[in-house]
Amino acid sequence: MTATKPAARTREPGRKKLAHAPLVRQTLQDQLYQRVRDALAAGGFFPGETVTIRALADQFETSTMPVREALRRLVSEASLEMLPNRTVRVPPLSTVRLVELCRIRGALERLATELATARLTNQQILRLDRACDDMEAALDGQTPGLYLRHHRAFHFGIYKAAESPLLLSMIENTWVQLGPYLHLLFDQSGAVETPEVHHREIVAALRARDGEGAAQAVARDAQSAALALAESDSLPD
Amino acid sequence: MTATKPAARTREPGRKKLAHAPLVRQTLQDQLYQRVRDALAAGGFFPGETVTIRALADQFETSTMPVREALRRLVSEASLEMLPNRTVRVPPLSTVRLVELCRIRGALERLATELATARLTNQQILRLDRACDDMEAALDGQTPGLYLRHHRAFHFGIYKAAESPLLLSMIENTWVQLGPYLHLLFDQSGAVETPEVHHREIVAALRARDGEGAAQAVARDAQSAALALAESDSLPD
DNA sequence: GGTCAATTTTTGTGATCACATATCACAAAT
DNA sequence: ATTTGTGATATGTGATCACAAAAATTGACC
Repeated sequence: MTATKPAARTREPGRKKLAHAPLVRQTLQDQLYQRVRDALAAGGFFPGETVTIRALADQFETSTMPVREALRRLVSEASLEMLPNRTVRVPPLSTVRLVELCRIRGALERLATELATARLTNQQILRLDRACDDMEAALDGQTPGLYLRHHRAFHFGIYKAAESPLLLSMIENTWVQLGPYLHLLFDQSGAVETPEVHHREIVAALRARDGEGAAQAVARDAQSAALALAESDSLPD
Repeated sequence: MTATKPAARTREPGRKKLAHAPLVRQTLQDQLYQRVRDALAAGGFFPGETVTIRALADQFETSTMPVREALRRLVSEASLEMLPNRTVRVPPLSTVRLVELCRIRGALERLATELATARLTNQQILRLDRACDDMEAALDGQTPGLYLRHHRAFHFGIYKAAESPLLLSMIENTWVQLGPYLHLLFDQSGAVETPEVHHREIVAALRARDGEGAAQAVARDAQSAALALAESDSLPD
């Protein structure tokens, strides 16, 4: 028995001496999962591209085992898809899937924004405002990669404040699934459809602690992004 | 033990002539995933119960391989959780998690209901009405298992009509995660808090093709269910 | 030269083994 | 009596092997 808690594992049982490093032991499959997932979210894979277990295993110099489990996770969350032949591929672009994803994204982010409105500190809102500046600067500087990074930081700065880990991971999921559609932005004009108006509206509503307004602004932003992508040529279906 | 398990995998290798090919060849891990997932959704596992790979493998008479991949999928979608020790367990009951899940469920089901309103046929709506009858009958008859089945059929009859497979699977996901909380209903009074009013309201709004009204009624239903669960004693946190 | 069948290669699935770590039980020491 | 160290057992992770199905290639024959 002994206090019913052997607890050999975690943080500060009684000693706060040196604050050792966290000692993160990530399994290979976790690392693979993260890497592939991040690559997907950043548009690092081509839509429709097939992914084989052994190829990835060779590429990362591991056995097939961690790869297949990582791939299976990604398939199970629809970031990748498995054909009836058991072939795994990046889901090809499709308008119906795009609108489906954006609708879900909108619903989830509305909720996250409402929750975040009450919890965001003034300082955090200020940081969001500055992220808007960064985005505009990146737009002027024609650096789409930088823009996407700031854009992601802006949005997730809000969603993280919702303090709902489940909700956050589901939102991340939709972003991963939308990753392949970023190719539509890069391929064409290069000029990102500027949703900066929406972003400033979001910040304004947050500053006014208007949860409903902020949520609606986020939904408008998501919808406009969806439209921008859907109107692209080279989008089948 | 377990020294005698050379092959449990082949699906009738000889006979493929007459009876048509299986069409859907489900892998062992897929079957395991489904079984465990269904059991979770139906409250077949106890909250906080730990799940080990080898135990499940023995139980289903397979090797550990399909089990670990199935468990990993369930962990990755938060239906199960993995502690830093790598131990997998059913997430224990927690009020914060419950309200988190119900919020997400509400957001997703609002969207699904709005989409479904336009697509449901009159016949389907009639079937929903009849499902309400079945639920009330099950309530009168004190058959909670039957009630839960009809309840699930009613709700998913709506969500399926949304014709959004991604959305549907995410909703199913939240139901699986809410499964362990069903024990709160069984443990106590046995009398389910009757949300039949909400269900009838949903049907009425659907019949009037009032998407917004139906969505709000669904949200009210979800919220009342959340409150009923949250007010239960024997809910920590 | 083209078509179809047979063969080879690729690929995913499942089983088994090897190893590191965690958990538990028990003995020894303070 | 509580704590600490040691060993045994349990458990998860990763590698390798075997096998089946699908894909790609080759070859023969028309």
